[in-house]
Amino acid sequence: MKEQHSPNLSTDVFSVLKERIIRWEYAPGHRFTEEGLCEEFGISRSPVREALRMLVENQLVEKAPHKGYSVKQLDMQEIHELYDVRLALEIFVVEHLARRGYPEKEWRELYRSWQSLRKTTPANTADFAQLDEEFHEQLAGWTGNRTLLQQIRSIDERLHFIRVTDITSIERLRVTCEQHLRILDCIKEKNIDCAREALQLNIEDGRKNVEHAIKEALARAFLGSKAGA
Amino acid sequence: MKEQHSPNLSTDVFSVLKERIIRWEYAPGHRFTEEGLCEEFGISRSPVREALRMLVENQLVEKAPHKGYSVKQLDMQEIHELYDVRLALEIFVVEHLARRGYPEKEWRELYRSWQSLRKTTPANTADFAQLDEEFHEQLAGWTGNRTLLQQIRSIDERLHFIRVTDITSIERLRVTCEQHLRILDCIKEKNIDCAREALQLNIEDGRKNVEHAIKEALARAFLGSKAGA
DNA sequence: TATGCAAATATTGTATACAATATTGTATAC
DNA sequence: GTATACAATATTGTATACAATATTTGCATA
Repeated sequence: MKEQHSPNLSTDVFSVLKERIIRWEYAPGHRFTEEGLCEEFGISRSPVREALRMLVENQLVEKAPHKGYSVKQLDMQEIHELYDVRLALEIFVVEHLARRGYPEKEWRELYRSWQSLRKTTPANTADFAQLDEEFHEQLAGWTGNRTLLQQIRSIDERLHFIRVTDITSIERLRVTCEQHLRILDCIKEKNIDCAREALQLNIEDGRKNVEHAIKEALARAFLGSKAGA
Repeated sequence: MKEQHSPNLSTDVFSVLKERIIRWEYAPGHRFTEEGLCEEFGISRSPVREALRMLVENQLVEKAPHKGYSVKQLDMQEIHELYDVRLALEIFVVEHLARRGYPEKEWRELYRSWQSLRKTTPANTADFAQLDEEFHEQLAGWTGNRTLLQQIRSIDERLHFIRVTDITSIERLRVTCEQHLRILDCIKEKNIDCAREALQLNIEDGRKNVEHAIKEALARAFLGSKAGA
């Protein structure tokens, strides 16, 4: 079941656990013990500890001293905080791009990326979410600011395990594509204000959508815990 | 020589090494080995490894597989990238604060913080740099967005080991204070555009100053390496 | 002298054992 | 019945040993 074996066990365990958390196989609040994971994976504590450490860094897992690790609880305020930071960073991105403008050739590449998004079948919501993410990251990439891109990636990472639960209607998919196109157009036209507003609209729509998805997820989790108890 | 003993050795080693790097006791490019540090501190590899891991996370140290660790080289582009990110985040901060406005009472607290900055003696440039940092972080804190504050802190952290070398003239100190006051005034008056511009001016001035300091530091380091070789 | 191969060495990852510390459970006293 | 003290247990941090892998060194050969 191991995908391409990585050079070390820590990253393997990390990936597996992260995947499980993102896929909600472990619900928020689910608890780990180092030894438990050792037994499950049949390895020693060293790599397990490091994997857990990485998960804590990625803010997916919390650690309570002498009480173990647990999958971080979803927190509405934190979601909003993340969206605010994302907004701040991406506004900078589109303003930067719109101010500089882009040579036709590079712009086409961005445009092509947008087209692949549009062609996504609405059935595959996970793919759509990923392509959406890629669009925004590509946008950030064009600034040439690797630090900025890294920051946006880490934000996306933390939002990701929510977004897979995002219920993407056909309508929402269409709207998102239009919004992306509008952003590109504004950049092309070097209209900074429009670019910012277009992005803002896109992000805020995403925020609302996620907010809705979260509430449903929490409701499901609540029902799940009821059923379990 | 140990300050308040922390619960674990890893963080002790981390703090000590970080301090040394920040104080330029280890020049950029300086190399570590795990075992070397083990001997120096008289401890085993486990805590040393973890300390180095933390340093790598904080981007102060680089790790080359099977070649050891080294203090990260200063990179002008990276500095600019960090300043751009900082700008993006802090623009959001002041716009947010200016939009919301602040009750007289809370504003006074911010103002008091500014006053303590103004009272700094120019002799103590390190103190000044720290108070400057605190001002900006307090500003971010007022938004109530902990994630945002965290991000700004981590940026400051990475810029910090440059700023201690920052040659702060009396004039620059005075100007900085005025700029801070202007930011506060704009927020108070709920003038969003002015607040943004005031902040922008302040950040860009800082950037220029650091840019200058870096060039000197690099020149010194170059001369140092010449002398050493 | 340059180049390729093999041995030696160093770095890194992992396993395991032990010690320290915090939490939990239990018994006893009030 | 509650509270406190103490023992039992679990978690965590650290030390050490070993294995795997990459790099460097040394040597032989062209």
